[in-house]
Amino acid sequence: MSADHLFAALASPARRELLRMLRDEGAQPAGRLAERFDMSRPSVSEHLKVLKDAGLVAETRKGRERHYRLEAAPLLELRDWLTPYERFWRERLTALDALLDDMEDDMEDEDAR
Amino acid sequence: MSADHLFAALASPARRELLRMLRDEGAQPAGRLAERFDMSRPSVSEHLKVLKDAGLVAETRKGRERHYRLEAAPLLELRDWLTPYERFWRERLTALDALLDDMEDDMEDEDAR
DNA sequence: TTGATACGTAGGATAATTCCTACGTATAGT
DNA sequence: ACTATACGTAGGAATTATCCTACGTATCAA
Repeated sequence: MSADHLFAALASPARRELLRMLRDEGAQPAGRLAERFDMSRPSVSEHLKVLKDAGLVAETRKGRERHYRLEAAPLLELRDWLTPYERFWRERLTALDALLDDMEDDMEDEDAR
Repeated sequence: MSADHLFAALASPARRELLRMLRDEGAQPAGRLAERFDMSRPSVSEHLKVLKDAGLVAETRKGRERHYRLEAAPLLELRDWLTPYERFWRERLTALDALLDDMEDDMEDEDAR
């Protein structure tokens, strides 16, 4: 629910790499993720926990293994967060944008340059 | 260029709020941003520095004031990062998943519009 | 039952983040 | 020149993040 957890979870390169693995290679047990990581297995477990708390990952227990799978739904929130910024990079491409920026920045010394 | 700085910059709620202010209210001097923040002015300056290092904000000196403006270009990188995950929530839109989602997730206005 | 396997959790060292209060610097106004 | 304003930076306290090694627990295989 809280966007804070989501952004915080994505702030770590290690956790983004874990997400990428799950995305490209499908659901996997924790150990398999860890063995290709330059990091101890318990640390990977910690990262997976953070991802789980952010709702980005879900686990399914299969015997003594725990399969982790990507849960992309929270990323919709990220996409929604991004939306109101879209007009800024679209406007950037027009000459009109510069004019509008100047008008809202300051109405006074337009000729100073 | 480094996505790490970008994600790290966005991890802080205070910095996201600053971005929102610059987006909704246009470029402003640092002090005006700070005075509506429940945070000391120097701390806001620090946050602005982090945003600047991430390329999300640019400053223009006007006399003794420094106007900060939103620089949305780096957010394109975030959008690109998001792209390969899109198919995952698209797959979830099959009839069965949509039903399950509605039951477990929320009664929100996803479909209400 | 015994031993190995697949994990998570505890505890701790170190580093990074986040906030503050001083203080320094440059500009503006008088 | 002198004071006020708008900032950033220094330095430090408190918190949180990030990694590790040890250890505990559940499952599987014999």
